[in-house]
Amino acid sequence: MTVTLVDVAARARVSPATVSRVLNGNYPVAAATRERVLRAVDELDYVLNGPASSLAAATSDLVGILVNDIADPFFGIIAGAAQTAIGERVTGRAGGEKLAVVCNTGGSAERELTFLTLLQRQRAAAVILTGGALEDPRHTAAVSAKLAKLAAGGTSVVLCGRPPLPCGPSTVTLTFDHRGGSRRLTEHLIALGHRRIGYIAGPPDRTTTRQRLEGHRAALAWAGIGGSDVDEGGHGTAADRERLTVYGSYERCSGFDATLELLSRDPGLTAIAAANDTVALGACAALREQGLRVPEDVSVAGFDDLPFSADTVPALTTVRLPLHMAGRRAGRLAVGAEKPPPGEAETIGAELVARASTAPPPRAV
Amino acid sequence: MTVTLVDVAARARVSPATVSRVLNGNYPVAAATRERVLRAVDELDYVLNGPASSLAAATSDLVGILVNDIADPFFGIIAGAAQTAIGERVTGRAGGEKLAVVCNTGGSAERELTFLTLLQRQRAAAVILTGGALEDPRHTAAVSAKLAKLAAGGTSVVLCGRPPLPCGPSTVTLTFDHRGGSRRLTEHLIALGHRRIGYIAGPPDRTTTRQRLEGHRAALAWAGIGGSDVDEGGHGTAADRERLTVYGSYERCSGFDATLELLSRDPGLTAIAAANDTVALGACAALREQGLRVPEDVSVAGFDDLPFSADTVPALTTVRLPLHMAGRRAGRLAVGAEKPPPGEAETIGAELVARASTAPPPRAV
DNA sequence: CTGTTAGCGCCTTCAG
DNA sequence: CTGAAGGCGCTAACAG
Repeated sequence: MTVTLVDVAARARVSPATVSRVLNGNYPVAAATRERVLRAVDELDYVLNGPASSLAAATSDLVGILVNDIADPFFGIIAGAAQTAIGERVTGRAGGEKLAVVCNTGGSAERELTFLTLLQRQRAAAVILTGGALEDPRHTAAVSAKLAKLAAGGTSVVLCGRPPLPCGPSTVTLTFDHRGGSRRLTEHLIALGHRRIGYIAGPPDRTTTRQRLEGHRAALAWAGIGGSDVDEGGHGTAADRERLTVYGSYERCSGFDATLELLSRDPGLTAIAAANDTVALGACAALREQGLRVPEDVSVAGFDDLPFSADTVPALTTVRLPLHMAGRRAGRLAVGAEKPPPGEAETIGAELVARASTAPPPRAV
Repeated sequence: MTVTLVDVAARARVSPATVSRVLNGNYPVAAATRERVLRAVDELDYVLNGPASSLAAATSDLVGILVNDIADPFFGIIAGAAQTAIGERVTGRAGGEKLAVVCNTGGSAERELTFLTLLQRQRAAAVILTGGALEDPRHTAAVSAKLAKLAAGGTSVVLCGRPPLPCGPSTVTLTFDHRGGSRRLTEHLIALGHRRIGYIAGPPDRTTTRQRLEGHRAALAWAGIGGSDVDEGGHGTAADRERLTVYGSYERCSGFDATLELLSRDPGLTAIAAANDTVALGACAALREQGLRVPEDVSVAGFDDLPFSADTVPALTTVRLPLHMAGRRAGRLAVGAEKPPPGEAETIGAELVARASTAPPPRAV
C-alpha cells in the first residue's frame, strides 16, 4: 500500500541499504547510483518513514521549543528566530532537516513536564526552554531531573531567558540581565525625580518576575527609597515598598487592574514600572480611564521593548531585550551550529530605552 | 542500557503485551495487574519509545499547527487556543496524549511544504494550516497534493482562516469572512463621510489580502467611489482606486512606509484602512510624524482586533475576528473532539468594532 | 483477561 | 563503493 524504501530499492535496482545511504547522505555513494535512486524516489513519490528511521537510528530530527505563552510576542519572537536558525542549518542536501517545533506550556508546570516527557518519548534531538522558569522547588527539581535524563539520552538542552539549572553538563544557558535592566530603568525614574513608584510585577513564582523586581528594589535601596524599615525623609519605608508592589500576570488586563489597585493604595504615586510592555499598556489605559495623563501626571515604563512599544502614544520607555538574537543563538546552540559560551552560560545585556512615557513628576521633588 | 517495555514486563511479571495494554489504556486489564505494571514503570522510570510505538501502530500522536508568522499575535492566539484544545482532550488516563506542535513557515511556500513533508514523515495524527494561503497556482497545487496524501495516509487536515482547498474529503475548513468584515469597515468609513480612502494591503499573493481588498472595493463600488472608469462626481476613478492602494507585509514598518507613500500620492486623503491592526499602528505612527492627527485629520482603521487594539491612543477601529474561538475549534476538529460542520466548511463572521480612531473627515462632504 | 508470535520500515555492522 | 542480514522497541492479531 504505502511505498517503502524497499520499493525504491527495487525500482532503482539497488539494495535497500544503498537507498538509505543516499537518503541520509552520510556515506559515499557513486554519483550515478545516487542519481538513479533519487529518480526512483521521485517517481514513486516516496517519503521516509520517520518513526521507523528514528527507531533504527535511535535518534530523531525533532527539536522542541517550550514557551510559556505563544500568544505573547516575547515568546513569538524568540521561538520564531530559533526555528529559523534551526531550519537554515547548512545542509548540502536533504537529510539534516530538523523539525523545529514550538510547545506552548501556558505557564503550567504540569504541561511543561508533559511536553518534556512527550519530547523524551520522541527521542528529540534537542529541547529549548524559553522565558522565565517557575520557582517552585518541587517543580524545579522535577524539571532538572527530566532534563538530566534528556541530556543523558543524547538530546541537547538549552535554556534561553532563564537562569542556569543545576543539572549536569551539556545544558547551555542564555540568560537575560533582567535585574540589571530593571535596575537601570528604575534609576532612570529616580533620576527624573520620582520617589513614589508603583511596581506591577509578573506572576509571583517566576524567575523573571523575581529578578526584575530585585533590580527595581536595588535601585530604590541605592537611592534610599523604601530600602529600610525606617522612614528616611518621607521617601517611603519597607512597608511602603511592599504596598507599592502588585503582582499579576504578564497580560494586559493585569496591568489595568493592578494600576487601579496601586492608585487606590497610593493616589499620590507619580510613576509606574510594569512587568513588561503589554502590562504597561494596560496600565496606561487604566490611568487614562482615571483621567490621568501619561507622562504629565504619571510616568509609565515597560520591559522587553516589543515592536509595538515604539508606536504607542506616548512612545513607551522600556528595557530592550535582544529577543531575536537570543532566539537565534539558542537555535544554533541547540543544533550545534555554534559552540557554547565558556562556562556553558552567558548573560545577555538589557538596555534602557528612554522614550516619551516617562517624564519628571508633576511637582518635582 | 535504556529501559524498555520488556524490562518493565519482567519486573511486573507479566508479558510485554500486557504492559503495552495498560500503557495505552485501550484494552481491558485487571486492576491488580495494572497496578503492578504501573508500579514497575514508576520504579524503572520507564518512558515509552515514541518512534517504536509509532512504527508498530502506524500512527503517531503528533499534531502539527502551521502558522505564517509566530511572532504575530494573530497566529499566536489561534495556535495557542488550538494547542490548548488538543491538550485538554478528555482522556481517562494517559495514552491519548497528543503532542501539539507549532511550525513557523514565515510565509514561505517552500518552508510550508517542507514542514508538511516532515509532518508526513512523522505520520502526524493531524495538521492544521492557519492564516492566509499563498495564491500561487503552482504552490496551491503542490499543497493540495500534499494534503491529499496526508489525508490518504490517515492524518486529518483542517484549514483555519483560509479558503477551502480542492482536495478530497476529510479536510475540514474554518474560513473567516474577511470580505464581509472589510466591506463593513469601509462602509463605516464612507458613512462617516470619507471619500478619499487609502488602503494598505498585505502581501499581494495572500488569500487574506485579496479577500480584504475585495471587501474594501465592494464597499467603494457600492457607494459609487472609484468603481468605474469615469469620474463620478469627483469621488475618484478606477485609476484613483489603484493609486490609493499600497501593498506591503503584515508588519508594523509596512504600515509606516505605506502611509508615507499614500500621503505622497494623495495628500488629501482623509482615511486609511490597513491590512491589520499592526499595520494600522505603523500608519498612525507615520501620520503623527507628519504632523497629522488621528482621527481629526485622518481616520485609521485596522483588522483582527488584537488585544492591544483597544488600548492604543486613540483606540483602534477595527474588525474583530474570533481568533481564540476559531483556534480552539480547529484544534478540537483536528483531534475529532468535535464533529465537522455540514459541508465540511464554515465561515466565521467578522464584526466591525468602531472605536476612536475613526471620525468624520475634517471638512465633511 | 493474559501470553505468544510476528512483523512495522529502516539503519548499520559486516563482508565482498 | 555496494549487498546481505540482524535487530531497534513496540503493537496487534491470535490463541488460550
